[in-house]
Amino acid sequence: MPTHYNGTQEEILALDSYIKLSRAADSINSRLSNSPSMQELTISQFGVLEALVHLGPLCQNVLGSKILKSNSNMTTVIDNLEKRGLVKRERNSEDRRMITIHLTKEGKEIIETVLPQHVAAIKSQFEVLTQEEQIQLGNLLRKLGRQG
Amino acid sequence: MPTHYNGTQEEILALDSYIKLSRAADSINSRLSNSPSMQELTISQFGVLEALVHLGPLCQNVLGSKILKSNSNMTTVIDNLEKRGLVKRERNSEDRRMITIHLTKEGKEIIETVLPQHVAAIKSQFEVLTQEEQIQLGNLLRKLGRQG
DNA sequence: ATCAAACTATTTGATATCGAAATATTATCA
DNA sequence: TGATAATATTTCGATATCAAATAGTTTGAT
Repeated sequence: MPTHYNGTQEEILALDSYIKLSRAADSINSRLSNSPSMQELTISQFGVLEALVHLGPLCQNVLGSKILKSNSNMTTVIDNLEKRGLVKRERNSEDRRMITIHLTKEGKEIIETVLPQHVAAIKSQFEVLTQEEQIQLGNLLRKLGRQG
Repeated sequence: MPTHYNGTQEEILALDSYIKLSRAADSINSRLSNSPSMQELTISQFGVLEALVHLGPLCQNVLGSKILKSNSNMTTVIDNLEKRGLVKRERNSEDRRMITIHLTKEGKEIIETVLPQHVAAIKSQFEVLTQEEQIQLGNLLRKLGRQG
């Protein structure tokens, strides 16, 4: 994150935007994951539970793509959720390469408690912006994310 | 990252903004760190070299704050840079709690090669936005990062 | 029908990062 | 001076990533 670069005006503007983007994302994520409402869930664990409660039982590689995390990490994420009794693995009997992940009753309860709090936390983070501004921001960010 | 939440309009807008923010930051960072110009440097290693070349020799905890990473990680980051011969540690003789990190000749050469390429990569990422839009984006992000 | 090669899903291994606790050194002040 | 506080760095344990290895399934030539 170059903070002392002598360059053209275009370069400096882009650098500045990049630094602000990184800082904003980092600080929002850190505020969210340190929030007590997260119940000791990591962002990945949260994402898995959230996907399961809305989409039903899923196999690992689908879960991986839903939460935008690497598939090789799903093994650990699910290991840890399983240790806490929040999900259950079941080897698919038709295609034995797949393992289907199911929410347990405890997992369902946790995510149904945590999710609304998490959403409220996000909403409160974004309340420094008006709705207009949030829409504006979303449009700018979409361009950057697409392929920029 | 809740993608299927039924909530109020305000909640959905905030969620949507949050998802776009995360995606934009992730995809830009991943494009930058996979770029061949990075010469096998991690983002942290790059940040350390960049701070050293612009600010001169620094001790670990200052470096940590400059690159916005946890201080406990600096030990490893500097270990690895030292293994590659890009920096050198020197225990401060006046206050022996401190270790001052110096760029070596090789380190200086590498960062002076990589930095302009990195800046160019960032500039090109942001070229999907006009300068006006980048300024607008910067202003919105600053509000979010500040304390949101 | 069969079985090797290609394909897909998951796990393992190496490394990076983080937070909290441990260690090393120095500063303070009773 | 010596006990205690303060600061700098390292270590430890956990989680995340990527690439390579492993396990299981499908395909297609024979």
